[in-house]
Amino acid sequence: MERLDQIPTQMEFLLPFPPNLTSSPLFSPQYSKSFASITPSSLASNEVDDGSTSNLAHTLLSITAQNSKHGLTSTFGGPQFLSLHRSNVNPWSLGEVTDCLRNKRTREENQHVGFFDIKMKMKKMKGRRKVREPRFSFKTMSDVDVLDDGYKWRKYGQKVVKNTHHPRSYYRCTQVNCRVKKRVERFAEDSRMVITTYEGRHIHSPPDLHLEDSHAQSQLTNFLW
DNA sequence: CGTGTTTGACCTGCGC
DNA sequence: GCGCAGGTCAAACACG
Repeated sequence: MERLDQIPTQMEFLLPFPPNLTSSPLFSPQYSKSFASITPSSLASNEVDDGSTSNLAHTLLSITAQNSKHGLTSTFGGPQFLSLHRSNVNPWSLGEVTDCLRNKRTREENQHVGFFDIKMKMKKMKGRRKVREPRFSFKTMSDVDVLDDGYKWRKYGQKVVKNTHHPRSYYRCTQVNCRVKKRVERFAEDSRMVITTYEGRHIHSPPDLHLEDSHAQSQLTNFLW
């Protein structure tokens, strides 16, 4: 069994991001294949899961749907790729690793153990760090900075970070009482790629999905849980 | 006029 | 304690 502390702090994998979907990505073979490894049992096997993975898949779905709807394709030809990675900025504390190992369920349910790296949960560590919302980030190869994920965002800041040529933008979900934030920045090593980091969990459905595809929304829920 | 963006100032955590 | 860097605030501004 793969041990948590043996998993690299940052793992990255690419998912095919079919640009020319004709049907809802939720039901496309490519999509099913892409998310085949993220199963309800794999999520359930991870005690520290707090739903952020659901938000992740939800968001990726929305982005794929929006891109497909608007005929958006990669400007570089070939398939558009999307990568996910666990942040190594806030590594797991020893306590979290221990707790996670202790709480893991059966071996069979842990077949996809590597994929829980998608989500991060920040806790107060030894009373020094303040509580942070769960985060996940991913890279997309896109010529547009802000991907349409179905949610409505309001920009509240922009900052030039060290050793990068592109500024980082800060957004907050405009929904009342929803405290989800996202950061958008260009990948320093390849400015064709956009790094989007989400923090927190939406307490509502995306306006677009809610209005246009509530059926897909319920299917998504069934798919994930 | 309402909504969203820009941007400089300020706050906070962290390393030394 | 100090300085740096990232994150947030909020007034000014732009736009439909």
